[in-house]
Amino acid sequence: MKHEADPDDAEPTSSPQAAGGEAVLRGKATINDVARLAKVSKKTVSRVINESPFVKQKTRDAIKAVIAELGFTPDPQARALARRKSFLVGLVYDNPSPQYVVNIQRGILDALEGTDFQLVLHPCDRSKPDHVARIQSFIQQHKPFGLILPPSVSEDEPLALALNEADVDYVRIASVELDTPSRMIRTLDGDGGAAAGRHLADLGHRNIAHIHGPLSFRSTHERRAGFERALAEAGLGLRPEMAVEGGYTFEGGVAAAEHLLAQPHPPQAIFAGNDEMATGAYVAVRRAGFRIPEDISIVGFDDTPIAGRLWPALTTVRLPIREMGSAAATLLLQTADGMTTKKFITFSPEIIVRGSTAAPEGQ
Amino acid sequence: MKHEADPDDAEPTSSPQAAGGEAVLRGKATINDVARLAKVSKKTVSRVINESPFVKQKTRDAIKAVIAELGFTPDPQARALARRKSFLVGLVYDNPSPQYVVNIQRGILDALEGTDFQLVLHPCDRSKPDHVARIQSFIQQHKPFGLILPPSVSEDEPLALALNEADVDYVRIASVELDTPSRMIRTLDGDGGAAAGRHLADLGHRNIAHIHGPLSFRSTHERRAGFERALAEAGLGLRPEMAVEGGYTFEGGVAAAEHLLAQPHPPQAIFAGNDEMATGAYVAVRRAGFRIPEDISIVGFDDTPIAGRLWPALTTVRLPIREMGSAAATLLLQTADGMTTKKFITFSPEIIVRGSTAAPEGQ
DNA sequence: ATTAGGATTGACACCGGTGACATTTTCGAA
DNA sequence: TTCGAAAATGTCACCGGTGTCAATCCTAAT
Repeated sequence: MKHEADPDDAEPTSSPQAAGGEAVLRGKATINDVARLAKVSKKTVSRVINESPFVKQKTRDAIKAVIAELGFTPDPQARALARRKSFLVGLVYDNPSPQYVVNIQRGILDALEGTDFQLVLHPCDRSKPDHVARIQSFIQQHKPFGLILPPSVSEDEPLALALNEADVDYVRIASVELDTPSRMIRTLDGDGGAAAGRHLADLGHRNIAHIHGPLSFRSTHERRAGFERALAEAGLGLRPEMAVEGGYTFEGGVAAAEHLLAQPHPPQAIFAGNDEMATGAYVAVRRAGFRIPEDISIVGFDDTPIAGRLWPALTTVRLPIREMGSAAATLLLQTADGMTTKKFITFSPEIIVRGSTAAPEGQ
Repeated sequence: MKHEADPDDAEPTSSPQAAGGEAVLRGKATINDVARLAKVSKKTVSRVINESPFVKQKTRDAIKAVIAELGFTPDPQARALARRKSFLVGLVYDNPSPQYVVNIQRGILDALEGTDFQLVLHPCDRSKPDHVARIQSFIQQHKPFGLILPPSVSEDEPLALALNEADVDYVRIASVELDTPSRMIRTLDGDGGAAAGRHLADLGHRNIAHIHGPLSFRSTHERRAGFERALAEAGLGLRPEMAVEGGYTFEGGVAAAEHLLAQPHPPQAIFAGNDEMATGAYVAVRRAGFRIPEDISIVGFDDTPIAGRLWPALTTVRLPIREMGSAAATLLLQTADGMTTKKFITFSPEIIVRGSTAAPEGQ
């Protein structure tokens, strides 16, 4: 290090009004303050902030000491401006279930904690014709570091295509392989459906029905396919009239279950594609005068809090949504670290047996 | 306007690679492009962007035309850097109910739609000793334009004090007047409690119980006070042993209801301080072999979706949470407009009568 | 026609960092 | 001891706006 006169001109004097002594918490230290105190150029400080490997250990330590002393934190806006990339992670969603949304958020926030990134919400309405354009303009304006797309936004291929054009990273959460390649969190919904089918078959049910979601959701097909697979393995089958759509909604579940119960041979057990519809089935079953689980067993999917609050509590299939959100964010940030990036992380569902399923009584 | 040579050097040539003609959607126009095309200084463009009144109408129109032609949108990061204030609105929350959180978010997003502001999430844990410090450092770093504090964060006076020191605007959502002055969304929880009490009294119940929330929540007291007031007006009273805490949770509701049912004179009706606890009461009442509403009527508070999905559906008191979120954000943004700012907006709850309440049978 | 004072507009530095590239160190090999 | 390439650090312009204050343009009044 070269220094001639070397007066102790080291106080952070950038702010004119900073007359007093330590500017530790007043008015926020800047990279210039750090540079002056450490007697290096701001560029070198910048290198330290960004973990560049091209800084001598000794210099790095000295700078880090000054940073700690000053309580310096780099200004996200300034960095964003210079890098043309903000420190925002966007959650783009179009999901009716608050439970799902909140858990995904929580998971992402878990992973973002302690980083420089912030989570911004960007709900969208896939039914609107301009929804892709809106997301594009959001990206253009705010230059988010990356996006996280849970279902059903994750299944939007036109959007994925647009995103590949744009200058954003993104991670998708979905139950199937998707056409457009991207990093993703993969959930094995099929295995969940299979677990439900196996559970019911093991209990001794033979006449089993299914209330599924909208055909436009990939998860609808995954869950049903796994379910049918398990039934087949148990030597059973799903008769066509025993499979009804419930639209993933409560009302749809009520209607679907009423339809099933009106059949000549009503089912002994019902597997609903989500808890919402299972809850609807509860209402229809009760209205029709049947008992749960003595007369009819019911299984849901998702393990939303309502499942534990019903009476009897609902047997259901759970996905670790919060962990999935966290994994998605982690995957996204790996780019930032320059680490080798895993493309996939897979999560398996698990069946939670509670009070809504039992062996058939008439057996 | 003065111009001498006036060559048509008007193409946005800032980006070197912008060889072609219209740079309308490529690489994003900047304020410099607008200034050049409009033949004014960038400062004047800045004035137009910020709706400064000191711009001649003619100039303003010309600049606006160029802005439209170029599809120019100002860069939030650059603006934030220069103004030392970002375009983020922070939602600081510590609320166990996903339903509540999502609706508040939705409301805020409704109000933010079409503005330059983005919503960032900042959950916190009030039980941690450093939670105020964390929020402070969030503010220091990200310089949010403002914060929105729903309950119970809104009731955190130390936080409010710290916020007044810091350079942030904020709006609180709460059920009571708070010590620290600030703009706020006020909910009349007391009126909701009164509505519940009146409804039950009108049905003819005399032996009425209450399951309330934690004493640390202001809403607990508000709801109870209103409830007792209504009972008093009906010539009834709430006997001390008929008021039990349920902690605002499902499990707490189960336990509290069990406690009530174990009394020598079990209640004919129960008003639970929220739906969560009401749901717990359902379970306890059923386990004890009573019917709803024939033997026991139940009223909740909040009108979460679960209320409509129970069987029978839950009579409850509803607050327009989404609208409240929207109002909070609107209130916050008024500062930006420089408009005269209302300090308060008040929302009243409304009772939703469904299947869980009926006149007592034994009457 | 001239002029004062408000209405408009512009010049320029600066916000707090980063990128590209130049310069200086450092250190083993010759 | 000297030299050259790699390692470390510095220079300087620029990211895209805004604040401050000076300059210019108008308009009505003199």
